[in-house]
Amino acid sequence: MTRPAPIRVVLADDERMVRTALRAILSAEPDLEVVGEAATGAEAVSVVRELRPDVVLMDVRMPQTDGIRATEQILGTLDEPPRIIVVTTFENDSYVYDALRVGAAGFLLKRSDADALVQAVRLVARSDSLLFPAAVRTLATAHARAHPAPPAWVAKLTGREREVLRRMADGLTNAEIARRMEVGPATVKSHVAAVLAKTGTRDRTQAVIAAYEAGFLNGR
Amino acid sequence: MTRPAPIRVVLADDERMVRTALRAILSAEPDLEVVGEAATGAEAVSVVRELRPDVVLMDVRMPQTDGIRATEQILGTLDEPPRIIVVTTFENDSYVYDALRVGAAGFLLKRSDADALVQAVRLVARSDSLLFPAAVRTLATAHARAHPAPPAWVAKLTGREREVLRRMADGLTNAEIARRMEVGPATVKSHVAAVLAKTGTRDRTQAVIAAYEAGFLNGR
DNA sequence: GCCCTTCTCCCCCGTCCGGCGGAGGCGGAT
DNA sequence: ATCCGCCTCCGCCGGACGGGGGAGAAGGGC
Repeated sequence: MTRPAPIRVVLADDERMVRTALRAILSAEPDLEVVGEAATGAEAVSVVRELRPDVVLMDVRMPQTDGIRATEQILGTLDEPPRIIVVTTFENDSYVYDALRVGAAGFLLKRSDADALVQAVRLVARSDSLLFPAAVRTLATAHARAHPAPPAWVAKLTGREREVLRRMADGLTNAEIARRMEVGPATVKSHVAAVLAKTGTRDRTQAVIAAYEAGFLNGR
Repeated sequence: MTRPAPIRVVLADDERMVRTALRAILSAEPDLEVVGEAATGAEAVSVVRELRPDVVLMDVRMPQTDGIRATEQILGTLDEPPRIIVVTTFENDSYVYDALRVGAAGFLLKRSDADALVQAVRLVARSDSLLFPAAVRTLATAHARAHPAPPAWVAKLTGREREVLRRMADGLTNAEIARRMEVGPATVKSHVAAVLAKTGTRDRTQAVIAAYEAGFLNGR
């Protein structure tokens, strides 16, 4: 058995405790070597640029530049970028989707046991075909398209206007909306007019399109 | 160092060659044990039921019951189901989404090297928090919702009608559509009427809604 | 108290839309 | 050769829609 070169790892986390813990776990493995640490996203970028590790364990929540943006910069500017594992606390963290989208090789929960961490590092160092193949990345991009930050106009709609827009998106006419909301047709027209103005659309069809594009209907 | 119980693996693939190759790779590892094989999805279900392995390597394309349905049945009927790694040839195989949705612990490309395979088996045997957390599963479910089998009416639309519907979904008026398609406004009206009839909607707004709901616009 | 927002409702008017029926040409299928 | 589906257009009609006004009542914040 020859002794292959160890997998070189950089840790990026703003909490020293976490870095220490990760280092302790990884250093116990002879085939893993922690070659550097960073406490901010920006620092992570420069450290990675300098040390050229094989794997980066990147916390998502960091001061200044967050882990996602750091990941994006690393993957976007280096010729042979390292595999980046994004570390989160909650698995349905919205950052997860961003991580996938920008090309993270995988992600890891902070509550994962030492074994999973070690296995994960070894795995991503050797292959990217298991964790997040292109198909999943596509999925994340689609998710981002489907769930963009709601446009400014959403916040500007009053409760009544939202309700009217929702019913417009159900395909109802003004008269039907009026009946279901138990108000006069003229009232509905007012609300519709307000919706059109605030959404910057000229007719109900465009308003409904805007509602769909903005993910306004998510939840029904 | 104690010797922990080996990870018990079942292989499900309709090609004997593949099973043999996988067995050869996994058997070389002292901590992995291939305890059974199956050549069809249905066989996989019964073998797994009997042998209760820790991990299943499941091919997606198999005669009779495919890997997805087998995965579904295994995960749905056993109390402590094994981790299932779905094996595909192409990473943007549409099966990938189905695999995620039904709860596969991960998936693997057939072209993966032996090392990645071994690491993957070890990893999923110990944890499910890295590969496909609940968030990704949610994503896959959303994908399934967003890409349902297109309703019957889609197939019934003529080319021209599709084009008109697409432009309706861009928020254009009949006159605008006519200009962009370089036909008369009356022609557009005919197409619109045909679209409304075939989609079973009464106005353009409802037609656009139907287009969105049917995922008719995926691709733009 | 005053202002602002929201919700309610009214008027008129011009436009757009969808339903109806009809028609001609063109190409593929039988 | 005949038929059928598709694409192209025409006119007419009624209703829905959206823009332009205005106005009163209720509630909260300053």
